[in-house]
Amino acid sequence: MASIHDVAKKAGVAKSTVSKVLNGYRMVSDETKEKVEKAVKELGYIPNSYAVSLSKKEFRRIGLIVDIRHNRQFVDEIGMQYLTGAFEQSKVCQMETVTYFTSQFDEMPADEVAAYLRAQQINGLIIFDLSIENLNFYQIVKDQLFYTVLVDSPIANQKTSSVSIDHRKAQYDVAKRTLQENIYIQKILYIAGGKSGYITNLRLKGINELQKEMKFELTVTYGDFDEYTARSIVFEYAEDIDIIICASDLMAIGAVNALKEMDIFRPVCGFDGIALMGYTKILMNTVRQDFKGKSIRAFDEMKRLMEGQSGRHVEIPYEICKIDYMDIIKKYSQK
Amino acid sequence: MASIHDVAKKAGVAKSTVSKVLNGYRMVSDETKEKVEKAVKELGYIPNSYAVSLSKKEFRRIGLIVDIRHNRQFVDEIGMQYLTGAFEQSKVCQMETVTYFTSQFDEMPADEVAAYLRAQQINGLIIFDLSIENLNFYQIVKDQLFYTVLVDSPIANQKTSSVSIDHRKAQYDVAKRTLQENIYIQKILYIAGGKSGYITNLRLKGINELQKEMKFELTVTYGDFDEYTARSIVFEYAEDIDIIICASDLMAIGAVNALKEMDIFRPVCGFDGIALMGYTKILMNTVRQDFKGKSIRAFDEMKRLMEGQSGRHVEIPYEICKIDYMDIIKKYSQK
DNA sequence: TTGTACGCGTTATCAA
DNA sequence: TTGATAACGCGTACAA
Repeated sequence: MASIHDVAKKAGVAKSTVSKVLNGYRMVSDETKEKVEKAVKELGYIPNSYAVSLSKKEFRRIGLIVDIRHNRQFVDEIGMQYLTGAFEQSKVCQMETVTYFTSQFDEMPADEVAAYLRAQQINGLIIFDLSIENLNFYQIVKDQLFYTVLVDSPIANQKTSSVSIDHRKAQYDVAKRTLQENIYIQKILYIAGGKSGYITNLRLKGINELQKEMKFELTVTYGDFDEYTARSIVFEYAEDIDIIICASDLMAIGAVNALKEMDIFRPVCGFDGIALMGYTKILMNTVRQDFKGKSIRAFDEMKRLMEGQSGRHVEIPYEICKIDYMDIIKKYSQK
Repeated sequence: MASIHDVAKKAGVAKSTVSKVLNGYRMVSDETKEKVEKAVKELGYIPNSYAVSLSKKEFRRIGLIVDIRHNRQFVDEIGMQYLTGAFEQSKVCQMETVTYFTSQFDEMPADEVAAYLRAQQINGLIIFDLSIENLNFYQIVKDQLFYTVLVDSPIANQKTSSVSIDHRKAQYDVAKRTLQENIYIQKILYIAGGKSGYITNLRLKGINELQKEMKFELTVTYGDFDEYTARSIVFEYAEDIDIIICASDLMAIGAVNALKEMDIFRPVCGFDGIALMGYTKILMNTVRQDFKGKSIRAFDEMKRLMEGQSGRHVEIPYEICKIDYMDIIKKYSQK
């Protein structure tokens, strides 16, 4: 590998001059600038990123924290969208990215986790779907030990931003739309996510709001974002209710499959807009989220925080729609 | 962050002594050793990995090369298995991991790609599903510019290992099993993957072998690993054939959905063993691959290469099975 | 406008 | 057995 020393020798200047040219200082004559640039090109010189960081004492390394427990159950699509968005955007933002799974830190107290990450030169964290059970990361966010962007957790402080759709309103919207498509609805079964999760509570608020407005009879259960659990709930409750609102597509899929087996029909709606929904061949309302877009946006926020600006809540748009099998496979086929 | 300097001061010794203790030199008295270890603990000192690498001129950084074009079409499950396996094992092997998508390098010649990766301190590459079109990476492998482990591409040399199942035999096995379950089979439709892909050709060999042995009439088409394309092929050919062998589960799913719409039945089998197959509610034979296991194994091979051993072909086992919806959702529900 | 010299945190060499 | 000192590759005051 060519070093800055080699470039300097080849161009017949001092190392520092090369450095100045590369970092865009303007007090450099056009002549030396050309010489240096020529040498750089001929040697195929690229600065050693470790040496740069060490010298500047500045690290732009982002830890991607992914909670695999929430990403289990076949929602690999969501995880993959998050990751591809993150990897691509990290290049754009000139940041390095290291991926961690929360399970790795399960038994560690917050300060130990922080020390571990610091040793890896991490100075920024992007946390996807922070669960309330992850006390250590919650503490890290609270203590502002790193610049942090939370995806889908409504926390913000000086060094922390959040990126999310309006879960409350989205749940309200998709449920309302589904109710309006089906008249004579009196009894509603709501299958929420995990007990006492940030998102779960927000979505629950949306449903409660709608209930106040439209005065239906509401039964709330917790499906833990799990297809099998949702399925069991449907077997238990479906006979006595008119419609099923699910807090995730996966649970909606479990629900419609249970209904099929019971050989009864109930309108169902979901949340997330994943492709798997198309494979049920049943058109259900859902909330389409741009997961990749959230990830990209998270990096923009990180950049902002690192520039010294204060954290904030960032809301991104969503869309109520139905997922159709043919649309899905055509879309993937095109590119 | 505490540095080695701080530790030395606290322990009342020289920096170099601290370094020796930390790196397990034995010419250190137990007394100083204890002093140093105490200081390390009290300060929560962890070495700066950048400085270590810079000083040692030794980098253990692995580039994960993922071809997103092959990972399109809803096989996020496979990509996620690859990545989770890689991230977890990289921790175990004490290696750092950076993920790249081939699309990023599409227009770059091999030497430029190599220079880019070198500048990022990358000295090992794990490439998933290297496509024949990726000429630059193919060149890199051939020129042995990095230690490389190829997952599912049958290339090996001094600095290159491959990790893969026996695609030829697996295709032979799954097709044979399916034929045996259905008597009176004369005409077979084989939907292969992408034209002139490594894997495609190997699997094709398996089918040709079986054809020689069992003397059926064989029609070979190319579905490009695409669900929609496979669907179209089935519409065109299905009436005139007895059975459909697909080189991927995704194409098999496209095939059975097309058959449903045509309202005819033909036995179908797939390849990969992805969960999505369960959602068709049709039991088909397929080849279950342990994608995560392949990824983990790839890291072990990388370690071997870095220790100076020569590259080789590593074969990992597979299993012929059927994917059942209830098994899938129960499995994800348990943990 | 250019070059010298030092510091970043660590390892390695060699003299003490 | 220990400690001073020179690298590693780069950025940056400060002097020329």
